[in-house]
Amino acid sequence: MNATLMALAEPNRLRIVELLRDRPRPVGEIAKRLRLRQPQVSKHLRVLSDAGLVDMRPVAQQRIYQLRSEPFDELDTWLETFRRRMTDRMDRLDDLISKRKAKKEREKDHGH
Amino acid sequence: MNATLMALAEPNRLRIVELLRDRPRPVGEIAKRLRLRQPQVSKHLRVLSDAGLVDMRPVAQQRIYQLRSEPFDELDTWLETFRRRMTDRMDRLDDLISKRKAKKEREKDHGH
DNA sequence: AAAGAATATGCCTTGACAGGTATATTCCTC
DNA sequence: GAGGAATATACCTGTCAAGGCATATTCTTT
Repeated sequence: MNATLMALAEPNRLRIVELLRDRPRPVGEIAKRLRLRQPQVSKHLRVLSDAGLVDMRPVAQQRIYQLRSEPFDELDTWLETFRRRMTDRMDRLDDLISKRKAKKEREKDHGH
Repeated sequence: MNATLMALAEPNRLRIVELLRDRPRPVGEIAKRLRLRQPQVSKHLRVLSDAGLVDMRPVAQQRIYQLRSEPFDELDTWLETFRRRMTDRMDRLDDLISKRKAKKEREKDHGH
């Protein structure tokens, strides 16, 4: 999870991923489209690959990279764990504050 | 989007977010639970706040932090744009390769 | 086999950022 | 109003990662 996020957090890497979302592409094309130098693209793809975000298939001298779905599925699952709790978040905060105030009131009353 | 990912990519920040998923908490409690020093927690919360991931409400000297739902919703929406394309990704790659091979065959045949 | 295309990798430099520590700030309690 | 609790910020330091550039590697073509 953390690995996925770290890989996606780099701006150029995110651009690469979004480019690959449309279709698999060879390194050179990515570099050209994003106006990045080829070595940097290769390095970014390495990081993405290590994180399991992309796959590669050689075709002649070209290396065609494509997205893998698993990490995105995991990200999705992770996000789920937030969706539920999110709804009553504010209610709880109000609740928490009310309780603290009440506690203080009690203490105050007790003290006097 | 990128801001959200960058904020979440830092391991300790991710831990903080996951801790806040359960309920809003004051800084000190976060520090204690995660065994982090208070200043670092404040800094991380600053980053999370700048990225719009958390909200804050002062209660006496305490600052209670809570998650905001918007960034997570956006992340979710962003993920959607992947889900669809993901299915026929591999088909397309095969397709692409087949085409290239076919093209080469044609060229070869043409040359000879 | 020589030349060229496509890509990966190594080395270097620089900037950003996380942690550590001290200190400032704000509010509460007595 | 003095002391203490909770938090934010400033400053310093070390580390790591991204970009730049040169080069190695692999495959194709002629």
